[in-house]
Amino acid sequence: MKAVEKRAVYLKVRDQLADKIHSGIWLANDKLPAERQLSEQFDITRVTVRQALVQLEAEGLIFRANRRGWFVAPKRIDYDPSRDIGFVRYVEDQGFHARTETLSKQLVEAPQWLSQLTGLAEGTPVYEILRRRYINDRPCLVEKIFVNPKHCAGLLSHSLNQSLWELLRQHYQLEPAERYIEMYPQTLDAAIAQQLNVNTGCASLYMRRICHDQQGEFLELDEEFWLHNALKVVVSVKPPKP
Amino acid sequence: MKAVEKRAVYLKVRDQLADKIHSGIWLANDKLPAERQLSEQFDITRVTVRQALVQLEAEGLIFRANRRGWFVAPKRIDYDPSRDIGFVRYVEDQGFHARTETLSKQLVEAPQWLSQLTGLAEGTPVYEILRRRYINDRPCLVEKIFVNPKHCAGLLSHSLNQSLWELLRQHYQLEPAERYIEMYPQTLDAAIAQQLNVNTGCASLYMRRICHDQQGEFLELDEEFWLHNALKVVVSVKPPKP
DNA sequence: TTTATTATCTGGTATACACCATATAATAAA
DNA sequence: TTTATTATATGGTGTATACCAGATAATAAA
Repeated sequence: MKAVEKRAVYLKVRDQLADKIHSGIWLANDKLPAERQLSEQFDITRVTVRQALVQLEAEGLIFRANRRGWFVAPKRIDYDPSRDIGFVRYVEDQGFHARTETLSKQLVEAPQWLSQLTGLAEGTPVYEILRRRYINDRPCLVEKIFVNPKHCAGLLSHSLNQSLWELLRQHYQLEPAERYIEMYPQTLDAAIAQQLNVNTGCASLYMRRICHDQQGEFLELDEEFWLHNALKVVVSVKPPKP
Repeated sequence: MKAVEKRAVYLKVRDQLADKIHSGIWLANDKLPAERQLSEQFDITRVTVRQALVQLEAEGLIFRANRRGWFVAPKRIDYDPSRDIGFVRYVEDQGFHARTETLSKQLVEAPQWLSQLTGLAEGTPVYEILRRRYINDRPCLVEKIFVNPKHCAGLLSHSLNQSLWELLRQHYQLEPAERYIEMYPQTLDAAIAQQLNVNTGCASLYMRRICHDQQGEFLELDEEFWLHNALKVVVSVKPPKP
């Protein structure tokens, strides 16, 4: 006799909470009841409530704001890492509000790992830019950018709260030739988690892009740390040999 | 006075376990000590041990096998979804053993969502193939494939434990023109989790590819459900207008 | 030796409770 | 009214314990 599929208590609670979201009773960014309230409502311990919430978080249905509560996650945005039309425009085309904040910008010596990846001599000066980007006022990613200053002297004197590639194109006539993209699910370390106002170890999507020009010279490397539930990656590719 | 960065007990345990992995004391696929043993060693409760283990799992450093224990995760494989040279060859080029198993194959009527995505008339017959793929004998993904039978009649009579695109190319002279790829972190539902011998709600990477031919006719749709720690996605793209 | 049964080990789920740290709201002081 | 203080609500972390269910190993039966 096969059981009717026993479903754990925390999964049944998960289902009921998920229903409230899918049916539209709870809308994007709505605050969920407090954990202690939920445990009373469902007549289970707070530990079990937490299991359900963590599960929903892993699914990307809800998110938490440090000690403020749990909230319904907004829809994922579509994100095409092969394009460079500008984050803000791209996001706003999808009906969201977007904002970029520059956390730091400086000239540094290329670290070893960067040299290995790009072929730059170790210690070569490169621009390092740290930015945080918001979707509907929620910080969704932190990015660290390294730019080869060879063909864009004085880059840091511009405002970097705008599209970097628009700047590189308009002021420096730079054009990307090929992009090498790498990405995988990961978790956030303490430093980056703090900048996104989430907990250490929070699920994320790591993305790295390396961009060279037509002559094969290194132009830019971009490391992005996304909240895992903020995006859906979409890419359209044609076979290399048509 | 700023604290020296208080780190929770479960994170300190995480660090020590991570060290054993990074330093090579524990190798890929090694079994970790039982949770009860660890709780004794570190003199903490099993609950806290579990927090550390779940954290390491989220990072992709370890994985669990249903009620058998926790194991050190092998290295992620590089995976380029824009290529179609064949899973087995691709994985073995990276020094792993690969295997494909066909779970089911049948002719079905195109479901509504498929029609919407591909432009096929609803109810059109399509081949549906379900496969499970292993890396070093560990089931790492389940995929569901829909193929337009228009130009590949009798496809299901072939063995499908090999490269599908090699088959389509060699026997039917089909060639993909453009691929539309979509992917995002997700969790596994009960059915797929079972097929991968992991727990419901396990972290995963969802990937969908839609492929048309030169004339814009739908050829194939592929849905892949990956264990999140099994792969690193790598794509090389050139700008659409050279 | 092979097969079936049983015991044990291991993770999975759940209760009940306690205290900490920060974000926010309420209150008191300037 | 504005600012500083205090209280409270809420999530974050941790202890101690219990029982369940499947996987595996040890044992007994064929």
